[in-house]
Amino acid sequence: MSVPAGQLAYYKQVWSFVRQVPTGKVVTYGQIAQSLPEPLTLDIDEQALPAARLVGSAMAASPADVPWHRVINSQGKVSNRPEANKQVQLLEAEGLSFLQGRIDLNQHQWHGSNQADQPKLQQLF
DNA sequence: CGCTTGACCGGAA
DNA sequence: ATTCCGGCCAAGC
Repeated sequence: MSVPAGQLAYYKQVWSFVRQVPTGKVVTYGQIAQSLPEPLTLDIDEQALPAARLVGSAMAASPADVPWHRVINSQGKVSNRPEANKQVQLLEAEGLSFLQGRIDLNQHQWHGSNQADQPKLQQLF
């Protein structure tokens, strides 16, 4: 009881987060990992960086109702995978602009209800 | 049960 | 800018 398989619970959190991402916005694996409440088995304090890999694994098993294409890496580019090309097309279809093969995270990265994740950038001019 | 890979991240050379 | 390394967890063979 309590704390089932574990990873499955974490996966659900990831999917839930991705499902909240609106059209035309993107999120990074690290962002998700850091935005999630608690990685269960992970006793880390504030280091959710390695958890980003779990997010990738979770996305690998993400159901069809999850906009997986809105999840990109911290580099602002789509992950290296056969479907990456398709992901770019989907993002472009949502109105996203690719600059030199990468997206401007500062402008397109979606910030959930978690404002603690907001970048320190304030000068959009 | 043990080793290898993986839709990652950050830092250093 | 690119390339290499270490780190953490889970799934596959």
